[in-house]
Amino acid sequence: MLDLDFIRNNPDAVKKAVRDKNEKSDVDAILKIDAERRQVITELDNLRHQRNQTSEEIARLKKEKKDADKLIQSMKSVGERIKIMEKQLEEIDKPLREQLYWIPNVPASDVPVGGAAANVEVRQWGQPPAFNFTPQSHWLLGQQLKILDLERATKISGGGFMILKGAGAALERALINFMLDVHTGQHSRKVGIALPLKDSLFNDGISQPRKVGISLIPNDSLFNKGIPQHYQEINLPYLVNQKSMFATGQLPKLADDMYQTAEQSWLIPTGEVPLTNIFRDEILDSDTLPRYYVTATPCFRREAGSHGKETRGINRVHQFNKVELVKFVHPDTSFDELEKLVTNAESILQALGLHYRVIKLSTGEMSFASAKTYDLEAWAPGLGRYLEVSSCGNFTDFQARRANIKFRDPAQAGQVKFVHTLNGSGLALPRTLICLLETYQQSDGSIVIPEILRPYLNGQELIKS
RNA sequence: GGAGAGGUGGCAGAGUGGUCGAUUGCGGCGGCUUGCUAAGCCGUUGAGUGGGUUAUUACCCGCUCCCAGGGUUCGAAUCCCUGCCUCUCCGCCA
Repeated sequence: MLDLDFIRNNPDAVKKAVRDKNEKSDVDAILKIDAERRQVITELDNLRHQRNQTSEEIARLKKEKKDADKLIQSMKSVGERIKIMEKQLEEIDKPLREQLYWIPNVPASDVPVGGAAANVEVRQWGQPPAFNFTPQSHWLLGQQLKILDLERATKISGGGFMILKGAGAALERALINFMLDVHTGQHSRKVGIALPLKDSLFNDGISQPRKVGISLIPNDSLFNKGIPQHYQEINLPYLVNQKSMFATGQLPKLADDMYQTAEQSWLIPTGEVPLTNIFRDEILDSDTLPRYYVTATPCFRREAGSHGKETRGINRVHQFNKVELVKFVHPDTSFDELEKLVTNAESILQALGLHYRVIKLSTGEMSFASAKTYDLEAWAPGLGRYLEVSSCGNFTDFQARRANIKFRDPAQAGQVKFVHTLNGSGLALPRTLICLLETYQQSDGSIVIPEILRPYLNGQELIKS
């Protein structure tokens, strides 16, 4: 949600944002309602003022045992008028709020305007691995290795669900633990600095990119003094109420993409929702900013209407696990914090030796609530394309305003202001798994486990049938 | 699931129809004191919103907010109804 005052003062910027994000809000209509609303408020406030003063007068007369009947009689009509005007105000307020909720966040000035074609590749890391055989898709590999079962998942739950078993289940769990350890700073303590992959494990004489050296996280040069080095791990509810979904911007827009229970609770589509809502309706101490959190949660998405190539395998499923990073920061620092957030997510891909590119999303491609978004797209050799494994965004004060998350700024006489919120995947599991299986596959269908994951798998080096 | 109690400012905790946005204590902030000294004293201290003065900082006036939503009343933190939440006891159960 945007500040109404900001819309009043910058109507053109807001209109441009609506256009660039392909939304349909009518800014002029909102401004018109707003003007009307303020008029009603002034009138109403005057009436209330009258009532308050007269009430005082009545109280005084009664105390002095004097007759107040005349005043009381005269106030009856005022009370009624107030009630009528309050109704009127409500009737204006409701459509105003509803229209306000549909205005998207304003993109940052350096975000390219346009649709998918306007996306900008910011950088690449590594190279697509070369194979001397035709790389298989993850669903074939998974089936052969008996670590992935889509048929039975369909039997149990329906299309768009997956079963991981044996080494597949263990691999996903290892990845989650690995990611959490990296983001919480536990990783290097546990396993030390990882070494490059051993050539001997590759029985088919493959190429460079899969043998990259591993740059370990976090990149300390990115962290200034006084700023947390790592994210705090946290576990949260997967079922949330209406208010929470509204606060992070999923509602009202994405109602059809989510699951709702009979009790009107919602299943979270991302850990961002409960995580960002932790501090809803709170005022934080400025010296506790920035705050970094990481959580691993399942995500539930209806994915209504998406079929075909996209949904083959485990690329797009109704339930999946994701490690999510969220930050609460001082407004002045949020865009710097975004850059750091992206590198934190990248560090996972680098450690796993997966080729990827960083995309700065255009206005038309980024989400409703975001001011600036980077996507990380990792290479899936079997599918022959990049998959979005992470989306990192700065939501500025858009979510904070909806969620009412503030901080007291001692630099400005203790003024209360909205924090900025950021979030990013670090990373989404199924797609990371896809890229891992397809990248590290060998001609016999076995999978080499990246060295950095081996401590999480009792030293296992290979998955084979 | 059954019975009871309760939800007030950063926290604790008064207030049961008329200057109550709310006593008081703690905490925070500012100042004074400097031999009551890991102390004392004084002052100050909520948020939101409409309007005004001042190009900012700031200040002034009004209104709203004592869990949420309705109701009674000239007037509600205070009375009534509904919902949500918390606590205690009982039952049930990973």
